Amino acid sequence: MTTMNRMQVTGLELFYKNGYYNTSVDDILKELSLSKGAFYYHFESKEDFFVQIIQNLIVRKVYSSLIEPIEGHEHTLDLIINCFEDALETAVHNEMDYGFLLSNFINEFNGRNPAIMKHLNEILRIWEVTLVTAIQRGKFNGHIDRHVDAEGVAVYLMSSYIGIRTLMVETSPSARKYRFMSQIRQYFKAIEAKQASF
Amino acid sequence: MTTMNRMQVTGLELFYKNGYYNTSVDDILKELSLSKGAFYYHFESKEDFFVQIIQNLIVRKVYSSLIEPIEGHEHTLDLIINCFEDALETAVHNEMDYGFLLSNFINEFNGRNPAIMKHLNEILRIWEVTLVTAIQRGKFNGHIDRHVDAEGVAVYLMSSYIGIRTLMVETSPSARKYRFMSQIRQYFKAIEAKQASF
DNA sequence: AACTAATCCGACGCATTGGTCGGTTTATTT
DNA sequence: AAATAAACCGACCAATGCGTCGGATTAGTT
Repeated sequence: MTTMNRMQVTGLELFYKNGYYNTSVDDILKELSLSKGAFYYHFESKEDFFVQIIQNLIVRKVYSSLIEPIEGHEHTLDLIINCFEDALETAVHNEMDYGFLLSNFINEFNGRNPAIMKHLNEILRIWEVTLVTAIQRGKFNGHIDRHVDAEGVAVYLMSSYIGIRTLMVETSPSARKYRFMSQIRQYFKAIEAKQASF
Repeated sequence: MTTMNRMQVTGLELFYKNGYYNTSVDDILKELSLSKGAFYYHFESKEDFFVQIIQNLIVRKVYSSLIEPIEGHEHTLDLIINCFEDALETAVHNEMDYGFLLSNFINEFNGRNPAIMKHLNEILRIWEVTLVTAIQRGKFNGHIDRHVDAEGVAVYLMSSYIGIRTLMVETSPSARKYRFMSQIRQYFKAIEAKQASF
């Protein structure tokens, strides 16, 4: 792994753990036993560094963990359930969860750094579009009630996911994950196609 | 209003806008045209200052906006809907929303300041207990299906609320609020008592 | 008026921040 | 082996962070 890569990986870890503004460049360099010179040889600034982390690490991980898993052609709601289940499971084990990471950074940069916010919002937008598309596909395939508002469901799913991750920090993450998944199944019952229920 | 109060109110505003670590004591003092001496006469430290803000401002506001509105004895789900509706409406108008504020600070202090986290988690806990109680009351009163898991519903409601607030920053808050409220009504359909539906 | 206590001022100390830069080491080419 | 470029070091800078402290102002008491 190149020095540049190591810096990004370690940088993301520390930014995730302590926040962007609360992590100094020196912190990252100390962790890697590198010097200021090495850092500013590879990156223009701390901000440039973070933007590259977004593009090289965060975007890709969001794709692999939240986008691609629901692009299949099976039963849409099952895809989403499994996707959330997997993502939350990594969260339970204290690993980095990129949906949460996203909302964390959005909170931190909101109103403070428009340039970075633009990147983060763009990722959120892609997530939203993917969900909307999946739900429309579900409606088309007859799995989801054709009266439901796809945009609304997407926003609702995203918000609940982001929220549960905040609630999973510190207080019984495993139990909360279980409860959350149960309730989201309840919700899905309300929006899936009523087939032969009367 | 006493100097101490003004400091807390302005402090909370700036902490809300820029985050705790990203707001210096000097920022607050500049806003109020006061000096370091005045600050450290009234407060021991920046952290002590924040703890007092939690106790004097945040706790009370959370009570009045998220706790008390759902302690009534009318139809539980209606109370919750109205409570969320009102809270999100203030959020749309860029006013301070104390549910969001809570999750914001939780994200910021998580893993960084256990002392403050304790206070914040305590408030969350009270919110959760209030919701659980309300839902159990709804089950008892026959408004909510008696098979539902009150804890689960509470966690789900909290998470979706916290999440939608994150999604409401920057991107069409009003539209997202509307969509969110619609979907939460859908969800409520899934958990309310089935009365004469067959 | 005289005294005391509460309130507030602002210069200062010390640590840390992001960032610069001249110079050294290491790798690659010729 | 010599020359060049890539990679890295670490002392340094200006700005800013929190917190201290001696003294000035103001309000309240007697």
